[in-house]
Amino acid sequence: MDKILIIDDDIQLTELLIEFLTSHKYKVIARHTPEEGLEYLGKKEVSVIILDIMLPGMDGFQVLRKIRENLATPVIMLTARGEVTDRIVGLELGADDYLPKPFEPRELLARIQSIIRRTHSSAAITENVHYEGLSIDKNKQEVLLDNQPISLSTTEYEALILFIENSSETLDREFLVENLRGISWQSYDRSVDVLVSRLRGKLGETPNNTRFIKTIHGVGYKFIGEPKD
Amino acid sequence: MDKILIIDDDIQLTELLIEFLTSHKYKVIARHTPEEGLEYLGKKEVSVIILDIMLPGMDGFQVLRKIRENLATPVIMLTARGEVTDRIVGLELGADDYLPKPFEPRELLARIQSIIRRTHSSAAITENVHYEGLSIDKNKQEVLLDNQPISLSTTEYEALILFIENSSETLDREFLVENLRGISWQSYDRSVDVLVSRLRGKLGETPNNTRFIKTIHGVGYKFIGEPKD
DNA sequence: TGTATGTTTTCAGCTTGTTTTAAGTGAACT
DNA sequence: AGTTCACTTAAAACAAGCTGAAAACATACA
Repeated sequence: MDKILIIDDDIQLTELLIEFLTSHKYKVIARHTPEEGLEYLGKKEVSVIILDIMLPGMDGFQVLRKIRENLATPVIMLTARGEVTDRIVGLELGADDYLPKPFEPRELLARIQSIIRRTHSSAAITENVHYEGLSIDKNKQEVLLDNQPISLSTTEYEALILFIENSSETLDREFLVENLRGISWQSYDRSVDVLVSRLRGKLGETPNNTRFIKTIHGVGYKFIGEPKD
Repeated sequence: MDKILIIDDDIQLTELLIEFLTSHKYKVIARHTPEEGLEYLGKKEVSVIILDIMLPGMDGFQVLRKIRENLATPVIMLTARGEVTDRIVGLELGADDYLPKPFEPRELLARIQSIIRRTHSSAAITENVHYEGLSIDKNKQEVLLDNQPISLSTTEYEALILFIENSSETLDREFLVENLRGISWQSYDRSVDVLVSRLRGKLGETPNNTRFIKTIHGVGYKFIGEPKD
């Protein structure tokens, strides 16, 4: 799970962002002064830094310089909108990305994802995947079942990827929910069952004929496809 | 990894661009005089050249002409704002794109990406294109739908080309916006939807009857025309 | 410079697709 | 055989996508 540090003195905004980003499977830490932010960075590592340009004491530009003295961590800067200086500011920052305020949280999320994708794209599977009877074109997000394309919703697709990335490990429902939805486990939430059921249906299997996803009673599920080379 | 050569005498600007572009996984080389730039090009190959129009000794146009004597490498020219004639002259001389100063780094990045995609993509269209029910005359910028000419705006036309160049790939909204408008979206932006909607309308299709552009829910769009030989 | 024309963006209501909830049925463990 | 856990289906709640209309913007022309 990726960790995001927000340095912004606007407490209301950071609260909002924490809630939003947390619900999208990120761990979020907030600091409200440059000093606290830099101190945190001295001790812990994060995946992305979100840095407001208007800060008490030290402006964002200086903070960025300080960060860059030690770290190559990607920085998304939050700038004021509509200022003449905007374009120049953008130039001078040398940040990895920046976003004019006010912005839609969605948009920030998109950029965070884009940056994270860029920085550790080597980590996840990038190539295509081939199993007996099942292949996935990661680029096109296309799944072929016995060479026929099948259409999965994004969550179904992600679930399948998750299964494959943890191939032949038993994944419990909590793991699945947290990795797919980012939300914490709700006691009577059986939506994972429904999801797996639907996915199974689309993969053309029934509880008897389980080519790919096996149920581990009392625990969760397990991907059991046969790799094809 | 793609290599970018910047020819610009503004050292501060080039520093910042190096930092910015490097953080986006490009290899960046800077030269501060036309002579040095040309010399480098004589020895090494790069993917994109970024060329300032205001240079000591020799102006950007001359440099461009010299480059074009030997190389077809894409060139993005940096011009002063509002110099319409510069743009025209530049494009006539074979610049592939131009960007008025001051610009947002993100904008430059988007154009670099767009150009690299174009040149890398083996599918880059130079000749005319024929699909079942759809053909495009690249020279005339004319689109024939079932042999009837239809009139598209430039953006619509470019969007269609972009779809075709990335045929059967799923393109997300960010990709489309960056490649069509050169800049990243300023706020959460549904204008792509409208564009696609209009384009679809002109191609005579509805979301249900999709001969050409298919919606991938939660992701983007995909061109699914049947090539005709 | 002002006006006309065409294009793109924003907005809002509506439609469609997806996920969750809930409830009944079936399977597995003891 | 009883109890717990899993599966499936239908309906409700939710999210994403579509499109018409108006506003904003750009461009060409008088």
